[in-house]
Amino acid sequence: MTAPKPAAKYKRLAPEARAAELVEAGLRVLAKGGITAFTIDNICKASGASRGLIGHHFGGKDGLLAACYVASYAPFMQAVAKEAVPMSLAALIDELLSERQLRPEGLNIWLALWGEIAVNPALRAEHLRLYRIYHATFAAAIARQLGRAAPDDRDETLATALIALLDGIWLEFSIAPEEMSRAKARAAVEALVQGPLSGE
Amino acid sequence: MTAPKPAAKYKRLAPEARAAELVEAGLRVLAKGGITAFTIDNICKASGASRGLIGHHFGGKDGLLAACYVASYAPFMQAVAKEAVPMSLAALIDELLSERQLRPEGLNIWLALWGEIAVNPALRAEHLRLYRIYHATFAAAIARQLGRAAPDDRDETLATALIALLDGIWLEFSIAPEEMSRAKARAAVEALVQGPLSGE
DNA sequence: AGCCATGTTGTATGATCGTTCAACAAGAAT
DNA sequence: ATTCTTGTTGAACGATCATACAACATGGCT
Repeated sequence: MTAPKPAAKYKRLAPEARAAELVEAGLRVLAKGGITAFTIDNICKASGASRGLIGHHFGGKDGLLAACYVASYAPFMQAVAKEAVPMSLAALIDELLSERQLRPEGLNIWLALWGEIAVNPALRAEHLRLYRIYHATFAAAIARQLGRAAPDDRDETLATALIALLDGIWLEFSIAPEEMSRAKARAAVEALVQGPLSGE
Repeated sequence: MTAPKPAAKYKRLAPEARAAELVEAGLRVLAKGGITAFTIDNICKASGASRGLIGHHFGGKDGLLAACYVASYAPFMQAVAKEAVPMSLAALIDELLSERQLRPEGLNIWLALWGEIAVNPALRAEHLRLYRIYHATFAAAIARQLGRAAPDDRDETLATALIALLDGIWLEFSIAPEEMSRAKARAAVEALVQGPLSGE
């Protein structure tokens, strides 16, 4: 009568699947509590796993943090680095201000990680690498917009400025959504950009 | 012969003086190690004081953190909020990109604190208050520049954009000084600003 | 010189941190 | 059904955390 099904005590996952779950839990913790909440206990509680797993799959907390950094940048870099079909500048900006990219949770994560980038050399190196790809993509799009084959100094400067502008918008959107909506962000970018990029 | 000077074991300070020393030590710790290094032990070691003092003067670590936030904003707000003599937009931007404001250490502190602002309600409220003053100052300066008596919607939007641009520049200057010099920052701002703010 | 208000010290305490590791069990292989 | 690989568990550990507080010392006061 009574089925003696032993009711498995845990589910055994492939290493990549478990790692992905832990990264996701880590990102959730960062989003909610920032870097100070990024503890083994909190992450394991959020993931439903036991405390030994982070050490087992990532070698320790720092390993998981680095993995979280990469994961948090992934959708962003995926949007930027479409080498096959270079996006127009307008499309690039549209994508970066889209609902998919400009989300408070994601930016909370970035904020927590940026605080570590400034301090952690490994994260710094990775950040520099990604920034250079990002910058090159923007400079190329600006050059294309202005009818040049390759970016010149002025395009490089404009790329730097545009990136800073978008970073600042992300920052404020993250810290105070009351003051920075998606519509405001769009209007702000257009207000500044239409001058130098409309062919003068 | 031998002077029996008892060699005082510590120096007794006025509460404000001791508080100031602790805040300064806290800022030094934040600059070097970020929010995760902001511990009682580190701060007291940096200050040369004993561990009981933070509790005695600030009620706890959080109290000191709030005081550090206010202190880190002080020179900035002092530069922005000169009500008596309203600065021109160019002068405002010059001041904010000056050596006095754009310093890697200061920005490391801000970064660490921003990570907390996103999470800590008390810091959030204080940040909103300061941001509104900041925004109003910029909007007024822009209106003046464009020959208006009071800011209209377009000026407000431009103020939002300019603040975001400057925030982004600060951010990158803090994270990767290799990629963002003061000269680059100046060039970037000018490249974007000369269009919409030169009278069309 | 002695008093006293109070700034300062440093230990004690309990909570929480990251890491380690021996024991365990799930699920594929046989 | 049994074996075996290996993902998983959770207790144990030492380090470090924030806080509390009783004892102490300083510098102004009389």
